[in-house]
Amino acid sequence: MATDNNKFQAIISHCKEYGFIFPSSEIYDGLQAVYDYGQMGAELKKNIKDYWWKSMTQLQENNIVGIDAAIFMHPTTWKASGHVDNFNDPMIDNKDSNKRYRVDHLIEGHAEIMEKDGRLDEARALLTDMDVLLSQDNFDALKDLIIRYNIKCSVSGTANWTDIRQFNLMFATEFGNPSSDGETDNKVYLRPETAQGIFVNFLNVQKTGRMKIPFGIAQIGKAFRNEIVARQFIFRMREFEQMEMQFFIRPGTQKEWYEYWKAERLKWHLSLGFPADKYKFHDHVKLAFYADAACDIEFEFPFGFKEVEGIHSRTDYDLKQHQEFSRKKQQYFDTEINQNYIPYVLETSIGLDRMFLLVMSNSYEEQDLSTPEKPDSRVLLKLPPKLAPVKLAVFPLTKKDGLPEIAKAIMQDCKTAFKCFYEEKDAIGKRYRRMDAIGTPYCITIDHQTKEDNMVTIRHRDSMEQERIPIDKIKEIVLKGIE
RNA sequence: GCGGGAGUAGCUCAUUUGGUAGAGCGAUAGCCUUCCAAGCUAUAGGUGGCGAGUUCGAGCCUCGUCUCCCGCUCCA
Repeated sequence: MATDNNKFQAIISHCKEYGFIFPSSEIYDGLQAVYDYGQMGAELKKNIKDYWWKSMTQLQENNIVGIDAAIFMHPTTWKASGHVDNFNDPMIDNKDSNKRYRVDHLIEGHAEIMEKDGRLDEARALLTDMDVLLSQDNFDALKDLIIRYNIKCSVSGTANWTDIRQFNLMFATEFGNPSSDGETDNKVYLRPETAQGIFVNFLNVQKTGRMKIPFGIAQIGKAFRNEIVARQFIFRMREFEQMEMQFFIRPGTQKEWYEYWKAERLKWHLSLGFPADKYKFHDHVKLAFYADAACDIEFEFPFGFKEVEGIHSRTDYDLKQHQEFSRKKQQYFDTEINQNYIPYVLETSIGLDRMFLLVMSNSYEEQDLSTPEKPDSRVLLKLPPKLAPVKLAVFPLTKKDGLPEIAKAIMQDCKTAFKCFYEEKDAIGKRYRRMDAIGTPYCITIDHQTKEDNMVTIRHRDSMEQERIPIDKIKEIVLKGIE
């Protein structure tokens, strides 16, 4: 595995130094695994969002529309989705090995061993007891159960256990005014995924948009998970942003759509110009309860191949659950086959912050430009031009002789079309290097000759090549370059 | 949550055994007017992550705490 810790450190420093990413509330020492996007980072992130949004909802061959659902959702949503049950795992630590187990996994593992020894009745009794106690959240009794059956840690071989603790991966908060008797249910969760906002709006969108299956609903938004450990810079944060699309299809067609979206999504990544050998699919062997096929698109980050996007065949699990819990039919009448059914769902879900880190990892480069005469180097962010925070920098060669006036006129003309940056201080080479560090694809320089021939120098970021072009061609050339 | 490493200016780092902090780069203003960084002058910027303790005296020793990186773990 090609890990490059130095490069990762350099990227983190670069993000801070050039205003891409800051630790959250840094003057108070920061908050673990929470980050703010700075003036450059916010632009880059927005450009990633826009590119995804546009390619999913506008340039698609398929019929996909976007929504923006609230972060707060009715608490029953999370019972229906399975998050209340499955994101609430009681855990226990072994004090000798410091290994942590999910209580149910630990006990089930022990039951399996007992079954292999032929003690079927005992194993069954253990599992029955466990289920009862789990449903009661009776942690003391569960620990007694572990002690009574003398369940040991496979690493240390001891039964020296901590108390059982609940790790809830969903953040909860108070909703509205607490009622007078205090304890009643005014608890709501911050959504741990954006998908449910789409599922509960399935019929709203289908009916008001007169959508015909197959069709998709896309959404970009924040989600929150109280991870036990969150680390690796912005790779795993407690507050993060997802770009998701749920594609509603006829039951039985999920295999072909699964393959379709795998290919389609990889194509999207490669369309940004990133090397194919940095990507791979990782098929899930052990599937989640809602899925009948699932894979990750993994990218080779400086710390190894890691998931950036997931593609899941979610079957009709979610809509069926919502139909059951809400007692409202979540069905679609398919006029082509004259049948009523709950649609199957194909999900593509990409982490926006991970995509941001992917873009940074792939773009950050330290170049040695030394010649025999003098040592030289530059830090380059070779961002895909369409994602760059600043598209064009406008430099008067000097700040006298009427050059700034010409430069400012060019700024006025170009800034309506794309993000521009003006700078008249320091040597021209230094200004170029500063633009390299934030990934600006084009710089133009106005010199004395410009006053005579209306030509400027355009300088290309990656090649560092320069050419003379007429002023009235600037906008056209840059627009073409950032398509 | 366990173990290891780290935290000194915006960034990278230095400060011999404890005696109230320096450099390079960067930034700002000006000079120079130059088509690929590091020319000249001046200026700003640190209660040494935060809090306590030991000491006549703590960036340095002790404890606590916060944050970051690595390994384990976790991540339907």
